[in-house]
Amino acid sequence: MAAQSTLNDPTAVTERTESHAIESVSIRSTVETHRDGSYKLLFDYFRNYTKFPLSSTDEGLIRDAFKLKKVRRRQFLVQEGDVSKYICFVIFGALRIYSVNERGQEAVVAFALEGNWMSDWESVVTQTPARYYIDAVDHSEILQVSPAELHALEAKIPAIAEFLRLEQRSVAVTTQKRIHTAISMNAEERYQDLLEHHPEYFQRFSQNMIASYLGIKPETLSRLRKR
Amino acid sequence: MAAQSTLNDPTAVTERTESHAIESVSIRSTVETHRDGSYKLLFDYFRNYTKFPLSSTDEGLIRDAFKLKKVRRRQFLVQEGDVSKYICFVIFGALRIYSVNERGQEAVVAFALEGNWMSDWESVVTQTPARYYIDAVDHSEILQVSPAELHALEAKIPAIAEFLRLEQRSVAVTTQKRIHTAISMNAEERYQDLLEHHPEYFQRFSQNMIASYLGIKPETLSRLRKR
DNA sequence: TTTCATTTTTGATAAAAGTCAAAGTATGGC
DNA sequence: GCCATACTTTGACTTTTATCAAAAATGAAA
Repeated sequence: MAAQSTLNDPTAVTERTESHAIESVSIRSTVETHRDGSYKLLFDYFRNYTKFPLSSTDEGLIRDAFKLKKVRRRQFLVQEGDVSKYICFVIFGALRIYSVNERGQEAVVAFALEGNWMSDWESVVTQTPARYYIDAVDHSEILQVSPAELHALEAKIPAIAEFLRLEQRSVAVTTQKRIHTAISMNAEERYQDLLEHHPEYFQRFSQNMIASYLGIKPETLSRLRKR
Repeated sequence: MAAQSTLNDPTAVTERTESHAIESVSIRSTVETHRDGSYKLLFDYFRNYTKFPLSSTDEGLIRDAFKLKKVRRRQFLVQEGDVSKYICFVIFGALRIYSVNERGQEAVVAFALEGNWMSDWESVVTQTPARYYIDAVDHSEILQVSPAELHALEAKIPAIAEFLRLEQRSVAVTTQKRIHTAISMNAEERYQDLLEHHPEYFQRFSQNMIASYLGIKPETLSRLRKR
C-alpha cells in the first residue's frame, strides 16, 4: 500500500515542525548548516511527537541511518513496478503518490509536505513491485531510511519505537477518514472538506492534482470553485 | 478512525483461520468446548500470522486479557459518541462499522468476518467519542481486549508484539487500497473489484449494506447486478 | 401457512459529474 | 522578457448515478 504520514493530528506538533521547515529553507546556503538544519527538523519531529528524550548519541545513529537526498521538480522517487526500498521524510518541498490506470488517468492517493512521511508501504514492507508512482511536485529535500535500518533503530531508541507505533496508528486514522469522505460525500462536500482540513494544499498543488486527489475531473473542480 | 483488520493478505493464513472458524461453529454445543474453540481460533491466528511460538503460559495470559462476548443480530458494540474501550476479534458472525450523516444516510466503512479484527481505532486510541457505529450483522461471538491490556501483553509475548506491528501495517495497506478504489474507479468497476476480492461479502451482507460499502445507492447496485 | 415487514427490483425523471473541444491564463526555462 | 508548454476555465453535450414512487420478492414470526 501507499501512505502519507499525517502525524500532524496534534496541531501543536504540526506547527512546530512547519516552523522548523521554514528555518531549514532559510539557512540552506551552506552545505554544513543546511545538513544540520535538515536533520534538526527530523530530530525535533521525534522529540515533539513522543515523550522520550533523544541523546546526541541517538542523533548520531539517526543521522547514519537517514540519507539526505535532493530531488528536483517531477523527479521520481518510485515508479510503478519498482520494489521500493525507502521510507521518506520530507524536509522541504512536496511529494505526491499516485496511480495511473490503463486509460492513463492519474489518481493522487496522498500528498506530503514538510514534516510529513511518504512511502509506498505495501512495496517497502512486502518487497513487492509498487503499484504507485512517487514524485516531487517541487524541488524537495528528503531523508530516506530503509525499513531494516528503521527496525534496527527501533531496538536502540525508544523514541523511534514509539514513533513507529504512533505513526502506523496515525496512517490508519488518516486513511480511514479519507475512505469515509470518499464513500459518503459528493464532489462539493469533499471539496469543502479539503478546504477546511488542508487549505495549504490549495497553495501548493495544481488544480489538476487537487482534482485528482478529490477523485473528480479538473473541469468539475473549476466549476465548484466558481461558486 | 475506524478499521477492520485484514491481516488476511497472506492467503494461506486466511484459509486456515476460516477453516477454524467453521470448526468453532460446529462445536458450539457445550460451554466448555465452545470457549476453547473460540480462543483456539485466536491462538491459531497469532501462531499462523507470526513466526513466534505461543506457549501454554502465553495462551493463559491471552485468555485473561481477551473477554468473550456474544452479541445478537443488530446489537451495537459502539454507538456514535461513545468512547470505545475495546478492540474486537471476530470468532464467528459478522460485524460492520458505519457512519450516519446528517441526512440519516449510512456509509459502511468496513466489514469484519470470522478471523478479522474490528475497532474504531481513533476512538480507542485517543479516547475520543466515536464517529461511527459498530454493530453485529449476524449473531456473533467476539473476543474483546482493551488497548492497555494488549500493550501489556506486547511486552510479555513476542508473537503479540509482532502481530501488532503487522496488523497496523495491514490496516494501512487495506485502507489505502480502498482509497485508491474509491477515488479512481466508477460504480461498475468498484462492484467488479469487490466481486473479485471479496465474493464472500455477497453471501453474508445485504445488497443495501454492499451498496453502502461501495458508496452507491441500492438501486444502482441492483442495476449493475442485472448486467 | 399466512402475514407483515423488510429488501430488492423496476421505471420515470432529475441531478451530478464526465467528456470533448476550444479559448484564455500562467509560468518556468532560456 | 519571450516563448513554448502546461494549466485552468468555459460551453455544449453525454453518461452516470441519484431520487422518488411503486411493485415484486424474500423471509422471519405467529
